[in-house]
Amino acid sequence: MLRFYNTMTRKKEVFKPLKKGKVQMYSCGLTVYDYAHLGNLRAYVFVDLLKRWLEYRGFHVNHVMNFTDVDDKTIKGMQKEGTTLKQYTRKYITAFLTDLETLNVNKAQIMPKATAHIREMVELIKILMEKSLGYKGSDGSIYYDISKFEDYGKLSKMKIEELKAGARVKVDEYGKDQASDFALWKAWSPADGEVFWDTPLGKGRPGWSIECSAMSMKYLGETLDIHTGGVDNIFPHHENEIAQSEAITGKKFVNYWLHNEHLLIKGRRMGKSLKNFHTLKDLLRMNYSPMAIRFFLLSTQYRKQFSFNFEGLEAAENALQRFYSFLDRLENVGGCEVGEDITELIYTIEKDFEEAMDDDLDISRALAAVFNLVKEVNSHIDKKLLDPRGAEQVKNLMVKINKALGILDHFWSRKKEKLSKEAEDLIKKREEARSAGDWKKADYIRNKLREIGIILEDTPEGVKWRIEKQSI
RNA sequence: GCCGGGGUGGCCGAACGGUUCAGGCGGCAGCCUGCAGAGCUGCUCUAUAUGGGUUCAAUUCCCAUCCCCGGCUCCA
Repeated sequence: MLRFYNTMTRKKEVFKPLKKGKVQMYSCGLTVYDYAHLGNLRAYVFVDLLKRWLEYRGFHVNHVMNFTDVDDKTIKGMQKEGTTLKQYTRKYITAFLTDLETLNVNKAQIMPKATAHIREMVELIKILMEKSLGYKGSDGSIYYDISKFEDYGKLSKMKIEELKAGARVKVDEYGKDQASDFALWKAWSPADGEVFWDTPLGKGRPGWSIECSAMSMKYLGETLDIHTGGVDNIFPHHENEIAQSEAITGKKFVNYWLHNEHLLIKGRRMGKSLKNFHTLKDLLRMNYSPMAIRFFLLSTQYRKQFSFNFEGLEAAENALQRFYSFLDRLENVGGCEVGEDITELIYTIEKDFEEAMDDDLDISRALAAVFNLVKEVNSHIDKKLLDPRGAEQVKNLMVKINKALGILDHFWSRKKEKLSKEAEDLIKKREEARSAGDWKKADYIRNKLREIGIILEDTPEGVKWRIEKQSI
């Protein structure tokens, strides 16, 4: 039984989509004013896992993830570089898409940009004004009057009165009636320079949250099955989306709200403002492999804060290596014609894995099941109890599990890796030295190969080689 | 101040109130190996923040205290 923790109800709920077998899912994407850091990427690795798991369970997922390509920060950044908004944001969009590819994150079918949906947003704002939920402030901007939306605060469990009283709510420096009202449409100001749209609402640009209301409605309909985002989006962004969408349609906006927790570094949230972040590129430059980084980001359940550190990354690298050695071993089982029947083991592991994942993507528990499989099967191989048919069964399960995890793809596609002629010759020479009992020479050659990243292992079936820190 | 989440072995991280508290990483030892690597086995002191309570039984429920993180402002 697939269950997710719904931020709205603060409970785990059995997942049931509106239409059988189909999931309409919207993910808040990135504001593209800078390169994504690992904290950002965690959010998208989580979404990827979620989507993969839904697909594993047989759902067809219709997934939309937006780009916020106009806001204060993008405008500021663009001006600083003396370029256009489009050029400025394109750079970061491209970089972000590359990051996703590197981390083996499957892209959403639709990745709309806010700036390409101004018309849709204007339409929605007009409806809100007709319903007198929106009003024009003294500065010409249009605001949402949250006091008119009864349910305001239902997602974040905040009370409007407390918002008003909150010590940190800015004094009303704009033209809105209440400090807690939020902008649907921001009137042009000289600081915006070239960035504005001439619309029936006036010259200006959209507020932040209206884009998600507009784009989700356009591509997915009035009620979504799942909406994801970081916990920092709960208030005010998602609260505002609800207020907009539900006021407009009169229908429930989202059935399941899923929010991922933050990645921490040295006990604090990884973020741009604290300048305590690492980008994917930084880590790749330090020679960490993309799949280890994916595994690292994946290996803690999405609702838990967890800390980035290099030890953890190293551990992920090693854990992954364990999988690789295991798969390697599986493909070379021999010396056992009729082994033990492992059907039951396979079944148990599969069940453990699936039950854990079904339980709000409890990945740690799920991975424990996979590691148990590795251990059990390794033990079988050691005792020569695994026959080729059993190996095939295990491999099939690993392939299936990997559809959800997406960490082993490169292992199977990597096969093209070949040794250089020099390395091959060296291995041959070492074999000759070994059979002659010349250990000194054999070890010398082995060390030499190691220096160029080739690791040799002597096994009963002969010498084997592997590339250290495979770039996978 | 208000509202959330959390404190489990060297590190990371699971756990319907109940057989020895998963699993990973690291370290040590043994088996295997010419050695190494991989793998397996075992160990890593009384591991569940503290103090009470409920219960036959509590990591798990309740209360109090201490500490950490987050949201209340643009932010994945």
